[in-house]
Amino acid sequence: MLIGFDLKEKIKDLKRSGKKTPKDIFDIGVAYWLLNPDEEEYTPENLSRKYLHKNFDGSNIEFDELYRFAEKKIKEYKLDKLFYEVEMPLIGVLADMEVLGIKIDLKNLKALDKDLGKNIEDLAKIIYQEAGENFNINSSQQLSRILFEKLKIDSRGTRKTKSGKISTDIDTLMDIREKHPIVQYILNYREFYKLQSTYAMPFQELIGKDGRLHTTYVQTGTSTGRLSSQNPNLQNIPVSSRASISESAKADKTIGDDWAVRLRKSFVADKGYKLAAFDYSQIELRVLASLSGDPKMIDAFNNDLDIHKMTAANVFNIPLEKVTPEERRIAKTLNFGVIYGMGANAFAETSGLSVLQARKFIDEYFSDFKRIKEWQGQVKEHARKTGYVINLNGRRRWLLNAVSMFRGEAAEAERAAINMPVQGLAADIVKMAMVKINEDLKKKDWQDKARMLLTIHDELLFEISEDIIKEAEKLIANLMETVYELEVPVKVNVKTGKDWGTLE
DNA sequence: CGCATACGCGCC
DNA sequence: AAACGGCGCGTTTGCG
Repeated sequence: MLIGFDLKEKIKDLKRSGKKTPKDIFDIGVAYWLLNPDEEEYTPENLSRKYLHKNFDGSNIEFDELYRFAEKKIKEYKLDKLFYEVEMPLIGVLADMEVLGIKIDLKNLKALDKDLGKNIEDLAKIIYQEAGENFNINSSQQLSRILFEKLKIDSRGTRKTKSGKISTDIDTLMDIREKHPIVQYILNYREFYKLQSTYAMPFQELIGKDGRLHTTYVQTGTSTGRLSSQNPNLQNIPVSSRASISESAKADKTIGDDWAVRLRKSFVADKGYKLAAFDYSQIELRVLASLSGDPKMIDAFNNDLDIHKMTAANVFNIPLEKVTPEERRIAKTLNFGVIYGMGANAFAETSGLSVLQARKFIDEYFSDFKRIKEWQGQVKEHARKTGYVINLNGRRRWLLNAVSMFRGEAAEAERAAINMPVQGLAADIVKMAMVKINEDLKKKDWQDKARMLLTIHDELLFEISEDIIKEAEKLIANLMETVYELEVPVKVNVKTGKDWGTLE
């Protein structure tokens, strides 16, 4: 048995040097993360100080003590199954994905970088002209001064930041878009600058000698059970952009392409392979329906209805056929908001309704889906009574603030409480699918023909050899749908293509 | 100069 | 004052 910290790194080394990897492993950091997923860092130093009440001396005796304490507690909290059957086997899967990486079309990425750079320069010139002076557009403080002090744009209804300056965030800029031509230029500038500085430029530096981009998954990176991705984060690649292609770029062959799609087109399949994205359909809402046992919600999923449309029909008391796109949009916001414990103010803000209307719709929602409200009430009560919440697999999060004397803190803990069992079970399902898929692909000797590349919370991205793609699609989608049984069907959508920007 | 913080924003 | 759960990251700004 291999026991220690950062076993993913050790296993990656073994894999890279072609050595066999041990079957039984115990990652001490991951174990402590299961015991409490909200620690700052899962290092021997921190854990020793907190759980053994001593300063870490680096001795084997102390490693052993940390291990034995964790092992005991994992049993005590009934986290064995999650730890030994999901998290530990997952380490090898993550190691494979990290070592393999995803192929990048560097030419495309460089061209995008260049086009973005040109647009940024052009926009900056226009913005300086409109402002009547040169300033740092990237500084929200300077921008706030230009917009609201120098140009005196009407700031009624805007929000202030902590430091007292009027906010220049996207919502504020959208609100004042009609009031001065400079605003639209700023919006476009922001979008282009983000794409270039966060994605197009740093990615070029991070591409390996193999022409592929290798992320690092942090298994102890979240409080809910999800994975996080860093250096680079491949879980927040833009999906679509708002800004249209500028005149200067229209001249070339990228016409019609969305800027974000152009970025995604830089992620490509190897020769002889295709990319395949497997996407869980509404996994969190299905989990919520299942956990709460809400009959209307369960019925909707059993009948494969459009869940947001169904919600709209209920909240607005109209037949399904009468639901307008606007009503569906509001219902969709409501569905997601409910998972997050959203209040009337936030709902009003994101949906464009008045706070009064927002309040009314939330009330209507909870009277239509009574079991959801009941379930949330039970979870909150559990958190207050015990100081923690668990999901169906025993995954645990401590929420001692649920009884905080500060209302804000207590409310925050309650929102985290109702979200964790949902987000956390969805995360477990994806992880279990990842482990099972890798096992089955190995059994079929398909590890080189169907390679798992990325996991993006409810989506798995594969690179699959063209000769087996149909078969592999069925196998993988089926495993994902059946790895964990809910009270409603679990559904997976599959899209394939030569690159990440054009999947069908 | 490095570091922490505020701000802003990309994703699910 | 904040008011929506979970992340990582780039830039600016102020501080030591």
